[in-house]
Amino acid sequence: VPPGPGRCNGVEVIGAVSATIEDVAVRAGVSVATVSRALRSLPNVAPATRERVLAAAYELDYVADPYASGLAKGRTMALGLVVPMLGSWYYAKLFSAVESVVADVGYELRPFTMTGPGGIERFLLDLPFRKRVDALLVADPLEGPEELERIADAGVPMLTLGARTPFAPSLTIDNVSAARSAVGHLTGLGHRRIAMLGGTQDDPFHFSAAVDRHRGYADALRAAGTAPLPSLSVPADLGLDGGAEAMARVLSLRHPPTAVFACSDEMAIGAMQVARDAGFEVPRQLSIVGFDDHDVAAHVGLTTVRQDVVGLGERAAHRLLGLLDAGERAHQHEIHPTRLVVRRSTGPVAGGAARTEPGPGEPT
Amino acid sequence: VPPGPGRCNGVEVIGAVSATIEDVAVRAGVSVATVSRALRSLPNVAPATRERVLAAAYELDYVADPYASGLAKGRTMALGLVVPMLGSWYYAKLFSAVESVVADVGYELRPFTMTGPGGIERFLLDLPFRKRVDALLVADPLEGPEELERIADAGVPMLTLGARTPFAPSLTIDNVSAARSAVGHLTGLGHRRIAMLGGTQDDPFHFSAAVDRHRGYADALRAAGTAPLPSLSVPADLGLDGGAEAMARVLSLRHPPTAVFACSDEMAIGAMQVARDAGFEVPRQLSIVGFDDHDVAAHVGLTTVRQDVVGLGERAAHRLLGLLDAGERAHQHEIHPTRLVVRRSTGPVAGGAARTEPGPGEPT
DNA sequence: CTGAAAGCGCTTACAG
DNA sequence: CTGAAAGCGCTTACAG
Repeated sequence: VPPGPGRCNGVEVIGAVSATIEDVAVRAGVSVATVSRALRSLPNVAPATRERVLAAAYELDYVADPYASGLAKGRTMALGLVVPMLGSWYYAKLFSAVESVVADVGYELRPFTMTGPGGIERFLLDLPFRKRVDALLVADPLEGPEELERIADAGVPMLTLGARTPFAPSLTIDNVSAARSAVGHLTGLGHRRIAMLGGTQDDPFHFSAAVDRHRGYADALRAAGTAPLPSLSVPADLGLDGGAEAMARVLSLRHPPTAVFACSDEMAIGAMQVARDAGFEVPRQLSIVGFDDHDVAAHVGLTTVRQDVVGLGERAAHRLLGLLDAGERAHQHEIHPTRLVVRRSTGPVAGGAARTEPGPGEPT
Repeated sequence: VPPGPGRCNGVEVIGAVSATIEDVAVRAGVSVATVSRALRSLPNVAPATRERVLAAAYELDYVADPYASGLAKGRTMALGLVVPMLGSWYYAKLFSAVESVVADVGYELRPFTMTGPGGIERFLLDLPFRKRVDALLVADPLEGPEELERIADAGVPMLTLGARTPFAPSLTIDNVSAARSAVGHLTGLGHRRIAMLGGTQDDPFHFSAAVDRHRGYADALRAAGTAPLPSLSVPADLGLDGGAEAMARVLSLRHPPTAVFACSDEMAIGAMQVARDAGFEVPRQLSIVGFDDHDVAAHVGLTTVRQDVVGLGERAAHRLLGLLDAGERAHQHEIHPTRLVVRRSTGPVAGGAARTEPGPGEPT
């Protein structure tokens, strides 16, 4: 057969079907069972044999078919991460933190977002993770007890991150006290008209962290002798544009706030832009507090609540892997600390007298 | 056997192993072959039979094991999206656009990022997509010809997005002319000291779009009678923090620029924050142009180059699916249009006389 | 330490 | 229109 017009780089003809375990076995002069053991570093393989197998596998550029091995093992060797979206800093960072841990032990991480076709309803209807992952990390998105129960009932081991539920073990931060400390910082600076940007009631994701943060927000206001006003609680999504929209809304009020507490740093950044474009000086006329401690927060001097996303993600990954081997008899609920980081985006209310001002790094 | 302490909601006992095609076949009183056909809407199934199979599958909550079916079909039913990171607006948006198209025809989309353990080197070494996807969409990240060639040589059908290469079909925008038009807008406003924020030389990702945009940037400067200065070209990553850092750097120069062209809107936002914190008024003292037309760009009045991410992603998805069935004999290279959107972040250079100012929506 | 063989849960010619 | 059977590429008792 004359060579076709395709490229041939001397190593392998393009289009050649890739090697199977059988090919490796033949080349190494052993059985496929031995190849399987050698390549996975299982015991009971003679060193010399292992060498030959590794060499053959290398020469053939062999990589095991994950579908075949998954089917045989009865494990997918994949974990799922359920998030509202991937585009926000928080979830993207979470994804890589979790992935870096699970990849080390041979697992891949598959994202399931609610931004796709059909959104959350479709997700709950299809439960698209079934038979695709060995365990599931559910981050924030679904809070109605029914939703989480439906997911849990699918029978896949799971851990929730950001929301505590009776249906699964969880890993959370104390959103109530984190928000209380952020807003307390503002009331301490004399602010009373404080808006909260970030979904509460109408949030399609029932983002429970937002509910808790709203409680902390309300607590802090009441502790300062003020009642929270519904008009100052603006639901919005957690990205830059969510913050921009929400800020535009509160600025259009007859009495705009003197300070805002945003549910994410990205929201805070978007909000800050809009506020400045509308002629507000930060922090002289408007104080802004964010949430997360995004990489950019330090650069722009944003006061914020720091949560250790990477630490949370890594911890979640380890616990998830733990669920695989051992399971849990009682659901464990872990709470991780946060702390307020005070920077330049907050200051005393204009014309008002500051009362107490917590220093930077105040633990919450 | 007495019931264990586990929950039992009347539908299915927790921990029960999930149904297989065999279970469905038994319950419907047909063979597994018939179940397979009925469930996939293949021809040659009697309507009544199909009904019974669907009912049985529904009652058993059956879902086919993708590993088993993938193995049998010789297709993974998955596509891969290779991106530098998922956290940026652009790539996240791209992911959902592509996903929404491929999900409709039963494909899942798997992300491969360079942010994980080992980064780009590991990716090129392992080629982790092998035997995991049927085709690959490579967005921007790898530009050295060797890198892309190595990926292409893995034998997986692929399409590149954002960079044209000899090794695969591609889908790009005209970055040179897009940048030329953005920077031309600035020179038209009288600016001559114009910085470019966004990787060129040292970029670990060899982000070729940045190289092209730099060419357009240099072209526009030269057309205005000015030479591009190395000190005003600052490599940086495309996120908020990349923009913030790069801006901090150019502002620390002895002669800061009067305008900046940022390689992404997120960079532009981060940069704008830093500039304002440093006391620069936008656009009176500093004009800023972004790239992408991020959702938030309109909110903050950012002048930018609009590229239709969703349209690009959907088009790429369709072409990728096309590669699966038909293949391509010659690599096709498509170029999609962009256009400059002028908003409030750009204005005449301070003390300088504007010469020509293109209107909003000027096609590039 | 090694191999033959069964089995994972599907799909797909092939025969009827 | 339907079913029996081979086969996809692995892993894992089991026997030696």
